[in-house]
Amino acid sequence: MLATGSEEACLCELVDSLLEPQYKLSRHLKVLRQVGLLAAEKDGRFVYHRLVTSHTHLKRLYAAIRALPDSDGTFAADLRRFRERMCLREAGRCRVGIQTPSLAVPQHDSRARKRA
Amino acid sequence: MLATGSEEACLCELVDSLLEPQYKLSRHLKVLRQVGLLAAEKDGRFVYHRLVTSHTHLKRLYAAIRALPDSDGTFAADLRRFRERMCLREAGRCRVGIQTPSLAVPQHDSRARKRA
DNA sequence: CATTTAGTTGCGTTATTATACAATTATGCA
DNA sequence: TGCATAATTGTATAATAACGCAACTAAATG
Repeated sequence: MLATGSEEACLCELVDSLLEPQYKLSRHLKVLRQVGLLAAEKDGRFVYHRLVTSHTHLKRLYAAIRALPDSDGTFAADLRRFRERMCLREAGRCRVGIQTPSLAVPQHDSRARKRA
Repeated sequence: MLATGSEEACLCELVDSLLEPQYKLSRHLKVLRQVGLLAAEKDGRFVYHRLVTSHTHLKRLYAAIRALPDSDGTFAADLRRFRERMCLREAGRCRVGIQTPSLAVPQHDSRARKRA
């Protein structure tokens, strides 16, 4: 995945980079975790994911994939957004949530609950 | 695919190696041809397929895939059957059709047509 | 302890892909 | 020129996977 470009990333950073809805990426990461390709580490409300590269053959595979052509520039665009997004980090940690509101999961409106 | 192990193979050889039905592999090869990963060459009734490795990055990718572990031995078993099957070749060419009748596409019964 | 927010997940719907049967094409051979 | 056979393909159905809404959990913050 995009994570091929950096060390680790949390969900909100990936949402803003790949421009896919939060719940979709969350599920995507889940299956990658389940098959052992990703490791996750929770830090407060943020969950940092990183590629598992404990096996040599996986390192080789990722390297080969990274070398693949990017004819339509999709990957390059994702990577550019990712680097941009990483600028919002402070002391190497993610400090803000999703910057693309339309991709975030809509939150429960607690006022509506009160009114009801 | 299995072809990672040898130069080229025709459909019937793959059927006997992978133990998948003829029509299934035929379609599988078709999509791989369509996306340019396989090249096909027809020789009589036999169609020989080979991996397209004109690009360095594809060679690398295949090498990385080949290096992947085969924990349940599925790949090894396929490869063993494939080598065995290749022994039936004469002068480097396939001379016999599918040796596993249950996987072949059943042919039209011409006697039945006449009777009708 | 109420509120906000990062992330997860249940579930019904839709879209995609796989599967298998049978017909069809194309080639070799008698 | 008729038959056997390697391979392909139309089509209907079954099985999977993707999608998106909305509810939910959990942690920070005041």
